[in-house]
Formats: sequence, C-alpha cells, structure tokens
Amino acid sequence: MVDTQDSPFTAQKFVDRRKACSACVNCDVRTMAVCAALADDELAELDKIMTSRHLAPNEILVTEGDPLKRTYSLTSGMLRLSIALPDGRRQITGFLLPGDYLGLADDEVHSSTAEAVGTVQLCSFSTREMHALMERYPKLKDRLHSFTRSALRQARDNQMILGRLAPVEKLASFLLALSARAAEHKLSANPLSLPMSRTDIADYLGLTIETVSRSFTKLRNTGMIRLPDPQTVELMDMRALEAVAGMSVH
Amino acid sequence: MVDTQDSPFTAQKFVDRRKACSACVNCDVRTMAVCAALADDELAELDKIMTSRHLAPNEILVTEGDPLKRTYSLTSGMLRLSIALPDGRRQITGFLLPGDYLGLADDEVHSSTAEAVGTVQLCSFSTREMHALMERYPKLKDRLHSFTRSALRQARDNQMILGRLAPVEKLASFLLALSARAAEHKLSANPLSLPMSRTDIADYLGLTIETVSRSFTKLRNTGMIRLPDPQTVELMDMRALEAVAGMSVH
DNA sequence: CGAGTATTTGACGTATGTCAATCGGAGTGG
DNA sequence: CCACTCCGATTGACATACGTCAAATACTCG
Repeated sequence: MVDTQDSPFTAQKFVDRRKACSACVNCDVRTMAVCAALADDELAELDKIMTSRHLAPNEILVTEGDPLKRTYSLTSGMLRLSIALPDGRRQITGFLLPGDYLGLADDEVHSSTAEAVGTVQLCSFSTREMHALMERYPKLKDRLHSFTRSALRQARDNQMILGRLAPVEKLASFLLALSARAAEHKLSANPLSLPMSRTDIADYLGLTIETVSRSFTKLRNTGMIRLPDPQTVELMDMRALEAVAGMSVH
Repeated sequence: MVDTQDSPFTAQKFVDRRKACSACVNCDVRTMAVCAALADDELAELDKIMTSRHLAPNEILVTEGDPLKRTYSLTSGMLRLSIALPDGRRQITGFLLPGDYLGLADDEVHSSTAEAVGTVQLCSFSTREMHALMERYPKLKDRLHSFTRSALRQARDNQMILGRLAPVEKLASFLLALSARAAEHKLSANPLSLPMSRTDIADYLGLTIETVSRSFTKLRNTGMIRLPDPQTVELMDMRALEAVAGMSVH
C-alpha cells in the first residue's frame, strides 16, 4: 500500500506545484508541527493525504461559519484568526506562526475566519482523511490534542490581557509573547518582525490604532524598544518590558 | 442513601463519604459529563478510580501553578476559574457548571485557580488513573478532547466580549450566554440564578463592580431584565438583549 | 517623482474608572 | 421584636484615560 512513497525518486522527478513541501522529511517545520508526532518512515502516510497551498497577502483561507472540510498546518508566513460582529467590529483571536495548526477549535464549522497576513505556505488536509490517519496513529491525535490545550491556555492568557491590562501593558505583553513564540518557532526573537498592520494589532488587543501607535511611541520614548521601521521592533530592555507588562511586581 | 453531610460520624460508618455520588449510573450529570462517553456497564471502571468531594463556598480547589495531580468533574454548584497578576489584578476566565470538567487546558501544572462559588460537589480523578482509563476507552479521550475544543471556542468568544463590547453589551451577552449554558446543563434558563458576586462578574467581563451594577440598572430601566434580588435575573426581552449584546444587526 | 496608503501626532469629548456615600438584606444580641 | 452591625450592591460626584475626529508625516509602489 505504501508503494510510491517508499521510493523518493517519484517525488523528486516531478516537482508537483501543489506539493512544494512534498519532501515532508525536509520540511522547515518538521520538528514543530503536527507531523513531529510521526517517525520519518510513517511520514509518507501524511504526505499522501497532504496537498500544499500558497496564499497571497490578505487572502482569505476560511470564513467563520464555513463547513469544516479541511484543516491546515502552516509552513511559512503568518495567519490571523478573527471573529466579527454583525456590525463589523472585529476581534483577532490569534496569529498563527509556521508549525501552528488551523482548525483546532472546530467541529462541524470553522469558528473563526483565517486570513494570510503576508504570503503564506501551508499544508492542507481533508478532515476525513486526517481523522482516519489519527485513528491509525494515536500519537497524531495526542499531538493535536496537546496543541488544542496549549491554544486554550493562550486564549485564557489573552482574556487577562484584554480584560485587565492598560494599553501600554497590552502592547508590552504582546511584544514579549510574540517574541517568545518567534523563538519557539525558530524565527528571530529580537529584532522582532511585525508583519501585521497596526489595525490588526489594535483588533487583537482591543484598542484603536491610534492608541496602539501612541503606546508604541511611549515604549520607544522610554527606551524599551526601538522601531527601525514600523514592522520591526527591537526589544532593548526585556526586564523593563516585563515590568510594564505586569508580569513582575512593582 | 442520600447522605446528608450533617453528621460526619454516622456518614463515615455506613456510607463512604468520599463516594457520596457513588452510584455513577444515577448521577445528575450522567448524560452531560465526561462519563457520558461510557456505557452503563463500563461505568464501574470510572467509579473505581473516582472519589467524590465537597467544597464550601469560596473554598479553593486548586491554585495556579499547582502540579496537576487530579482532575475533576463538577456534579453540583459552580466553580470559577481565574488567573491573577502579581499586583493582584484578577481575570476570571470562566464559570464551570455541573457536568463541566476541570483540567482541560493543563499538562503538568494547573494554569488557573479554581474556587467554589457556592457549595460544590465534584468527582475527583487521579490524572494517572484517568490517563490509563482513556487508553482503555478511546471514546473517553475523544469526549475530553471535544470538551477542550468547546472550551477553546468559548474562550475565543470571550476575547471578543472583552476586547470589543461596551459594558452594557458585555453584561447582556454574559446573561444570554449563561442562560443558554444553564439550559444545556439542565438548570433554570430563565429566572436565571447568579450565584457569583458582582465582583466576580466584573472580573469576568473586565469591568469594575460599579460599572457592572450600573449596567444592570440600565438593562432593568429599559425593561429587558427584572432583578427580584441581586442573585436572580429574569430575562424579559431576549430579542432586545440579543440586540444590545451586538449579536443581531441594529 | 507623485499618488495612495499606513502610521503617527494633535485637539477634544466622553465613557468608564475612582472615590465616597447610601441603601438593603442577613445575621446577632439585647 | 427591634436596634445594630456587617457586607454586598447601588447610586452619586468627579477625573482622566482612551476613543473620536482631523491633520500631518512617512512609507510603498507605480
């Protein structure tokens, strides 16, 4: 049954566009993503049900309420997850980094909208086939469950940030958390890249873009950060930032 | 067999106090809780590893950072989950109702503090034994995973509420959501009981108790709710409440 | 270099937090 | 049975942090 996959030539010959990341073994996120649950020799199974996909900046991947047909594993770029009110107000519930999984919270329908921030590469799986594979490899299911628990903890931390922190505190904790996550995902943690717009940050932190901007300049004027350009932050004084974020006493 | 907790001495003699809810099959939450994953004849397995426990009002069950030794299934009463900042600010991340499970988000340590709101009854499981049972009965694991996904969706909805709604909107959506959840958990949905204090509601919605109180009177003065007493709300006009909560257009 | 867009800065008003007083019910003791 | 206290909830007066509206600046891409 695992005929073609055992021989790497086929995959190498044709560079199937839909499988840009076809050599799963060599994938950038091999050690971080769902697939890390599988051994190299089991990876073919996943490869078989995977198709790879590219998104242009701001392209919509799924919309809130869409029936859940496929789930995704991000291999490069950044996705923003959001929910919207009928009157247009928007809350961004999270930003996904390479290795993160899309669809953790969903049963029958997508509970949030997912859009590409910049250009994005991802692996796409039919939920039916993914479920079958999870039955075959319980450790795959366990890893996804573990991802879900971690997403829940993060969502609860966000509740604290949204409910109890002042604007500068929100921004400081956002920068620290993103930097920490960047490190975990093997991206630059210190000259930190902010591919999302100020509007996105505002909709993530429950603020207006003006307040976000003013908070950036406050952190800059106190020497805690530098802003070589609006999409790049240098964290100059982590301890001070942590203090502002309300994470240490004082 | 109804063990009135009044006389602990007699109770110890005839009925094992640690198993007040020992007949799992007859449990109030049999159809809602984790145990619903198991058939009647499999329930004995769960019963074997379960001990039952009682909490007095405001008693602390677990504290943020505690090592995760046991998980719990609530059988009666209400728990509040919260996280705190070093400076004392508190965010309540959720209220658990009978049938809800405590420990969904946690791996090694408890990520939030859990306290009883009023008096509480719950089932307690060693994580080790529960894990073993989940290996035996995958449907048990699946149900817990399903609970976790649902908690994640709820946490994300809360992010919207905290980040983007005005105080009255927050309160209206809180009342509607609690009423809906009460119905699901076989509690009264319309004369809705609010066992938690105004301070708890404030810490849940990211407000001060004064603003919560003012929001209650606004909803009362517009005829959307009645407040026979501070712990009881009657929802008089659901459609109007939904409009205020920002869930319908207008 | 110029048009269009994103970000920053400024001026101002208001919604919500802060501080303080009052109300109301539950429990206690005379 | 009625004061009295205690604590939670409500109401009031006031201040200010943040949102709103508007302008200026900086960056991106033809």
